Amino acid sequence: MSYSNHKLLKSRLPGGFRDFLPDEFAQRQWMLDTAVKVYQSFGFKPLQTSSVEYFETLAGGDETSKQIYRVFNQEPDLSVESLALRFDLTVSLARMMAANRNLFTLPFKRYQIGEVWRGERQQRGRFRQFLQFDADIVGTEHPSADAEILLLMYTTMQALGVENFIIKLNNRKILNGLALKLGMNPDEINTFLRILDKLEKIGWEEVKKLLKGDDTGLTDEVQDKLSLSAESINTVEELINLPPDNSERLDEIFHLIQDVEIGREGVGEIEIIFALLDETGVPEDRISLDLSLARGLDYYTGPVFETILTDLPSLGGVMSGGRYDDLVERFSKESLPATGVSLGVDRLLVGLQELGLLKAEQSASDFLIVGLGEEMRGIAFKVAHELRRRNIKTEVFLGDKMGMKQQLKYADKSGIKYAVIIGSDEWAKQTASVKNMKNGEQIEIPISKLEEFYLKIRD
RNA sequence: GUGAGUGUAGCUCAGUUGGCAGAGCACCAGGUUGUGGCCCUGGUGGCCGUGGGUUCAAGUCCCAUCACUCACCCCA
Repeated sequence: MSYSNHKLLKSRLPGGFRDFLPDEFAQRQWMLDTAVKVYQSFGFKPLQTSSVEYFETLAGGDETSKQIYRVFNQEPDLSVESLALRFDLTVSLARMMAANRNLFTLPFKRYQIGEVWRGERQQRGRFRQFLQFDADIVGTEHPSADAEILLLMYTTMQALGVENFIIKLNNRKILNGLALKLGMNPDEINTFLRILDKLEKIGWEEVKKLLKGDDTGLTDEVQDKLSLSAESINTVEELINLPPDNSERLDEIFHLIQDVEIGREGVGEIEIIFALLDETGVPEDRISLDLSLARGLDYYTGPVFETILTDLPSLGGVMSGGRYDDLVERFSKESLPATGVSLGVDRLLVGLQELGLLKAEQSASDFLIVGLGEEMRGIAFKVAHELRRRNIKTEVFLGDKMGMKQQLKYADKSGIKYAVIIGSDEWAKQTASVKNMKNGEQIEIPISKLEEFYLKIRD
């Protein structure tokens, strides 16, 4: 080794980026496998888009473009157009659909697994690189597509073994209708939505202050303030304090905003969604109409969804999405309505870990062929190769010393179930001493019977 | 970008009013030359995040800086 004099680098990783060691990776993989099965059962088709896009393709609203990671060459001057890493899978999907729309039968349903990047400060359950698992339906305005996405969300959470979750549902059209009714201009609407979204976190009294324009005593300079009339605030309050039952809520909302067309439309869509979900027997309390749900991404136009773990609400949404009917218009003159959802795999993984809902995934091998002594190394290779050809997970020891101690220790620490010990004695008899690493029991059997032995102990 | 907290062995962390750099776990060797875990004995491993200052003396006090973590914003 010629590295003895070099200065040691710290083995550090930038915040928000992570390594996955085998055990955790296996858990994450299990989540993906589980979700893939659900998505496929709905008929969603797999698809992948590029991780790198032109910056202008991704840059939409103010807030998101600040978080976009830029990609540079070694000589930035040479790259004429600026490139960036995608911050979600949805914008790329819209771009791709616009470019290839005649290749797809509409409505088109696709799923996609992919890493995305956002330049944010790391927090619990929040990373700078994380895995999203999306399902989207492109090419239909019908609320049945939104209902299907909600059903997919519910089914996925169930399949992942999550008991305590709520899917919040709202409709941007209802909120827009409300804003119109209250006489807000378009600039104020986004502020209104952001304030409303804080309801669960800071409570109605604080929200009221923000709507009124009072000082809140909240630490930061909270820039979101409106100056609504007392009457308007009363209307908002009525909409916030609705009965628990979804259909009663809808009725009340309808009464309050029936004179605004877009609001009526929004209520109608939610009615259709609930009617369809009702047919499936999804419990009513799982999918809850929540008018305070706004969601930030500026491309949502209709129904929006967010899944919360009720035992861990502070983690934020783990599977969220909504309808974005205008997004494809950024790339094409023809509009292409769409709706979809994104499973935050890494965030949900953190949540399930904290709640202790993940079982240890086993990736350990069945056999370690223990050849005793250097002269038995080749024998071990030979025996292992035969077993692997029969689909038995088999390892040989690859360390320096072929001693009993080293090899049993390796088997133990790696969780290997059986040590198949072959010393010169055994080899002469064409047998192996098979040791159960869990209870220490050991029996001697012919090498030719190893497969039979494996089949017997497999379950 | 804003606020708070934390940086000491590979990991988790102790370290008192400033006075020899510590523990547990992990790793290596031995107790056991054909038997892992448990136990016992010994060992490797550190510029105390970095730079400056105060002091006879700094892991400890002061200043700066960087990094990480949590929270805000926003979001999966």
